[in-house]
Amino acid sequence: MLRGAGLRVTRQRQAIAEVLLRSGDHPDAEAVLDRARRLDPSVSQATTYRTLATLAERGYLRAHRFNSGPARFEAEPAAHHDHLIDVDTGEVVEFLSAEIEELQRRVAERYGYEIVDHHLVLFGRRIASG
Amino acid sequence: MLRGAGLRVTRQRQAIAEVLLRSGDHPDAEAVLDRARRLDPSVSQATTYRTLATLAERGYLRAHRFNSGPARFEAEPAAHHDHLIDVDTGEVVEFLSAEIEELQRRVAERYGYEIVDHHLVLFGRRIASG
DNA sequence: GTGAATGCAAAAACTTTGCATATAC
DNA sequence: GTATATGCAAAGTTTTTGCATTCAC
Repeated sequence: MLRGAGLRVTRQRQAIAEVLLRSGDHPDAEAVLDRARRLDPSVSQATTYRTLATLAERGYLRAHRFNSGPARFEAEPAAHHDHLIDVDTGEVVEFLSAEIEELQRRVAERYGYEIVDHHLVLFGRRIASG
Repeated sequence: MLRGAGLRVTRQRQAIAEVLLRSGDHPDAEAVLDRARRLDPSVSQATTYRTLATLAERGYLRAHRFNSGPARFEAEPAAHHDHLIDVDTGEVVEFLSAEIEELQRRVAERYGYEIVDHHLVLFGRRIASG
């Protein structure tokens, strides 16, 4: 991932990349820093922000701004997906709808655009079942 | 709008509301403040942020975090719409797709959720047309 | 060896808050 | 008259940056 991004492989970046690749959730910069420090205590806040910014720029990471508060990150998944957020618990559900993706393409096309990227976030509340 | 939100109608809030209702674009808090001050120079930054937050909370305003940088606001439109952003110019195109809306509902339902809100932003590049 | 990366601490960018005063109702 | 809103300035939160030092290549 670091080599792919054309970056020098430092201990600190390895720790940060490791955290991102292993995290099943969507940590913010502070959480990434905390976790990275467990792997390498020398990681600093500055390096964390710099590495997150660079990897996001190079397309190896996705930055989300779900709500107010700090940006949250995840390694760019092999398969693209969008997010559904439980407004009561904050839980994040990942989903993919090929139909929505296709419709997005068509909408953009109608306006003379090709899609470079997109963010789709649904905010939902659990339906009382039964 | 202010009365609807159950707020006292002050000169400052009138200026801010006026700005939002008149703006065709998506100004950030600083731009709202600048514009509101042209209508009433006594408007302060604190009141701007407070009013934006309250109106957004009460559903009269929409706050967007398209990219990094400050949140951007628009009066809640009569008809809901989503946004397509030209990555080269920053231009914001508003669109609505009933099909996408419907599919979102279905996706959420599949996971046991009902949609409370959603954010869909497409980032696109103009297609060189013949 | 050299350019890139680092930590530190300061600064910048954005937003919220405490408090005394003013104002809508 | 009273609860709400205001401006101001300070503080809070999140992110970026300058610079001397260290390190990957």
